[in-house]
Amino acid sequence: METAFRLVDSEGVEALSMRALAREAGVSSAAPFRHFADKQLLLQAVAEKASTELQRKLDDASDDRQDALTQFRAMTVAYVRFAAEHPKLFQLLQQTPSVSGAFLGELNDERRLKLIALIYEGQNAGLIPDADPELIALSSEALTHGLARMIVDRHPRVRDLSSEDARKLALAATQLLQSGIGLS
Amino acid sequence: METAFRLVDSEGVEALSMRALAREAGVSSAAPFRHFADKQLLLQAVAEKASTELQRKLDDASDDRQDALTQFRAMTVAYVRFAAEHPKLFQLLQQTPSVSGAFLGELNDERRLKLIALIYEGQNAGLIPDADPELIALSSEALTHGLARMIVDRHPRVRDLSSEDARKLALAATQLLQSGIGLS
DNA sequence: ACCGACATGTTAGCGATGCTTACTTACGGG
DNA sequence: CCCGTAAGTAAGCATCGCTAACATGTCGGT
Repeated sequence: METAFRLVDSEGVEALSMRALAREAGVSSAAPFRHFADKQLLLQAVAEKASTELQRKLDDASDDRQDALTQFRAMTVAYVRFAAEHPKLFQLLQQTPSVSGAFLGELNDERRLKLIALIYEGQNAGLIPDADPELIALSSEALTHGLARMIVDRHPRVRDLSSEDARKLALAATQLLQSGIGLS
Repeated sequence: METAFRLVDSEGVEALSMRALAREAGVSSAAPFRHFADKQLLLQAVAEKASTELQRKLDDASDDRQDALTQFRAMTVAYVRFAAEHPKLFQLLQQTPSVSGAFLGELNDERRLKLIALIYEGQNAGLIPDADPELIALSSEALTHGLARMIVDRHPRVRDLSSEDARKLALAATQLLQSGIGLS
């Protein structure tokens, strides 16, 4: 299992075969099936581990002593950084429906609700235009997710970003969304 | 080849085997290798076809009689709609490095340059804050790409979108980016 | 009309893969 | 002590990507 996690992280999902995994772990080809009925279940387990790791980083970023906006920015940065540092795991995480569903659905609800609450607050204070708060939340998620995907998809302009560059970029982009690019 | 395109579009990349493809086309298992030396080359060809199709839709969206901003919005919408209508092809397109590199690199340069020119224009007119135009362009690409990926990754809040819903969402999100969500 | 080049297809087979079955262990609690 | 369970093994199945050797049809040139 740990072998699988390591292999996926370094080589990528498609490079992982049950037999190669068994060889790497020094056991016979059939041994892994004692622990996972299926290759899909193995990958799901790996994805779940990656998911909890990402979740932990997001929790670390969300420091309750900071104001909500700062927290949100920190979470955005953490999300993009994780993608930059563990692209293979991030990719697996997204393409594992059960995990990505649970992760983006349940777990992220918390984050989204916090964000929406913040948006309401901002609107009442007149700081935010009266657009649909759901839409605003979705858009900032899309921006964050898009940045992360552009990095793991090795989009020409953002490939091979250092973790520090990823931090800066995520920060700049979220600030930009908040201020708006201002086209009429 | 057309069989391959059809199968990938409907079933997805991982569901395609050379042998199944040959069966579907009514020929022997080895026949496809007369046309493509490699499975990867086959997928690359399919990805290229998908890429030109997307490119064509983007060109259609970019009507020179409209102003640049309208064109940019239309292209964003077309991009997201393509992802919503052909998620499997979109996915293949992204994960085929040569194609995605060429597509996002060379071909998209045109689009990006147009956008950057527009941003300069807006900044000179005082409509756009004096942020780095490259950053602004990158952010809007990220927003668009993120929206598209959230749809093909079946993110809970945007899954199974009709093409019309995708249009509305893309439009709303880009307008939002332009006006800014306005958080201090 | 013939012949050779070429595109296209065929059959058979290699090694690797995911996965199953039937069989050994090894160990820990009753 | 012994027996059930967890873990591993060996062997084999179907399928996969891919290769090699051979067949066939359709050309254009002579």
